[in-house]
Amino acid sequence: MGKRHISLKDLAKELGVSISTVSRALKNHPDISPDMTEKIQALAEERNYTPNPLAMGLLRQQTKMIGVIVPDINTHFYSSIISGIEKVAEDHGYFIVITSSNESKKKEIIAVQNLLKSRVEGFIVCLSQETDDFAHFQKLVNNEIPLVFFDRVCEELGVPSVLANGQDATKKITKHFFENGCKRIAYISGPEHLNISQNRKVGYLNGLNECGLEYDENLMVHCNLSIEDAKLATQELLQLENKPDAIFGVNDTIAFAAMIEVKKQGYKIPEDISLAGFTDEFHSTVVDPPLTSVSHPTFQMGEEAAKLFFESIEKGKSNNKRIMLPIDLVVRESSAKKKAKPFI
Amino acid sequence: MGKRHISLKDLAKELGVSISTVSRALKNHPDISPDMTEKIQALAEERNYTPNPLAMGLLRQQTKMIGVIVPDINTHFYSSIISGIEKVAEDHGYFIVITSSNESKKKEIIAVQNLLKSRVEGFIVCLSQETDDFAHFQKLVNNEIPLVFFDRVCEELGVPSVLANGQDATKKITKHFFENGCKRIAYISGPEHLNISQNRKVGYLNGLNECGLEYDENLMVHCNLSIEDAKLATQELLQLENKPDAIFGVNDTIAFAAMIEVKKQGYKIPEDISLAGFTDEFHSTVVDPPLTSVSHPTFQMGEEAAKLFFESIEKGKSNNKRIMLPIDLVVRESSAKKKAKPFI
DNA sequence: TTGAAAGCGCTAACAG
DNA sequence: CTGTTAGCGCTTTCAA
Repeated sequence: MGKRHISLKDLAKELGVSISTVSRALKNHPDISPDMTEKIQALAEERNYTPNPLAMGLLRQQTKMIGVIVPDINTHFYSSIISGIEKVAEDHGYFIVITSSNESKKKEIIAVQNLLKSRVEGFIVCLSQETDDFAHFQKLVNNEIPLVFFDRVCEELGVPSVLANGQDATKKITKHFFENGCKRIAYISGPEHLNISQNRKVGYLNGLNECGLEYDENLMVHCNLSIEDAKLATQELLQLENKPDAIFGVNDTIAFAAMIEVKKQGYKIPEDISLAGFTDEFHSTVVDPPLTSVSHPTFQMGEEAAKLFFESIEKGKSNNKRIMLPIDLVVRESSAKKKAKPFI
Repeated sequence: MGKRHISLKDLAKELGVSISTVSRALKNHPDISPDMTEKIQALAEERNYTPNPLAMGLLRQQTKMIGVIVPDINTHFYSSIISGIEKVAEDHGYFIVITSSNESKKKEIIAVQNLLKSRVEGFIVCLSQETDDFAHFQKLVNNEIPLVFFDRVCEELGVPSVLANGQDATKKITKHFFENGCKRIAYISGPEHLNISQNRKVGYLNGLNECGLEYDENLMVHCNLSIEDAKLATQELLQLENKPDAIFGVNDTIAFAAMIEVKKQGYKIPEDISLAGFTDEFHSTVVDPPLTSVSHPTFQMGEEAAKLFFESIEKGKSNNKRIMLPIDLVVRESSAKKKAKPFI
């Protein structure tokens, strides 16, 4: 149950003064005499007074809550972003209320409704992989409720967003593969309607182009972002008559799934097939062989998203700033240089 | 900014009735005439009325917020537990406010204070590895503020808690190693004052005992729960004159760190050294070789913790129920049977 | 069957 | 320099 917290009224009664005097004294209002101020502050300190956020919220019409919607809370990728958001939010005296859409559009819509009921002051969102229309977010925009997207964004809505430069990253990977002797570079992508899939595809194509490689549509497969589906996609690639000699996956899960599957089918990494993914530092180094990957600046992405949020909450005006974070390619064993194959 | 939400007052004005009538109608109060009730509910629906939780909270003195403190938010272990807590919380109409202590006692203390300021109604906590006194939690208990521990608990406080049966798990691992031909079984433990370290040590010793193996104190090393420290601990074991032929680590991080280090030093797993850890399903299967591990029922642990929380919030009485969750040993390659060594 | 009023904790305009 | 009052949105007792 918890004992009732101390209130201004309690302090006022104890000192025989009015509530407003106490209120003012605690804010060092110049109207209050120094003696009185000191006396009141001392008592407040002693009684451990802290203002009731509910009362303040009611008065000011603000809950100091931000609704955060992510596709999945159980991956390092998102939890790290959330940490970044949280840090900035805390600095501003805000909470975040985290909800997972579980990659489901339906759940995402419900999440928006529920968070709205809870009177969050705005939203920071990464779209679910299923989300292909945006009515539920359009409504927020119409009502001038602050909204910021990160990673998977909806460009049309014209809201601020923060992205990682996946296009650049995939180009780098592609060229890196080529430079290490790969000619048939395959790419396991995510759902086509997601901006991250699209951007990364562009980078892939540009990369091929710059290397003078032809685009073979068989070498680009899509999958939803589950392990199972990623394994199937890998199998598909491995069944090609003209097999790939390099594969990269569009995220953590896919990269690992591909690795499992490639090894299972008896191919050597990187001798037979080079591998790369989008993952974080730690797990890339634990797998065998250590995985070449582009490291997403996740924490920073969260920070930037939160900063954008506070900008739009403060200005009150909607801006549509777009922050693009650089991504680094970290080369490890899984994409080491191919040795010249013996002549048959 | 967001347009103001609709209020009872708005509805009342629009219909030319009093606020209390509207309030009652929305609760189907029998005093209100059916016509009126219907009319009011229809308008509320149309205007998308939802009650203001701030106002309700102020009235009822409840924030519907639970403070959750974990040592680290960025691991699958905790994020999965958090998911479990969240699910149950949501069912009860509660939010959780997550704070990470970053394994620091100081931050943990601050977290408690801050959450208290925010008027959370109670706490669900996993102790930081540094926490060796409990004044900050004792204060909560004294003030009858609901508190539930999970995984790393403080027994003395007499608050409800949920644990995994680490003692049983370590016994099983030890025996499993022995049955597969290991004789010098090493154990990398966490900080000694943590209950999980203590329990698992007991299981380890019992296991050795049941196998008729002597306890060699050189084979049990402690480390704080960082990767670096775990690697050092592993090195220590590998430098022993009489080396271990099996190692298990007390958590995810340690198990992986040990794996990296063992491989780095050129030992084969499991031929030279068998390995096992406490980890979740996915990562255990991605590493090479796949890691034998005890799978923590993390999601369930979160659910149970939240259930205990609501029990204690509802009853108002503090109970000290203790829930012990079973742990399963999942055998994989990293601890496969040793082949008989050739006679030298 | 409905309305008026008090109160949850707080601030701010207005009086004194 | 300090107190009174109204009001944020809601429920609930008391009155009508």
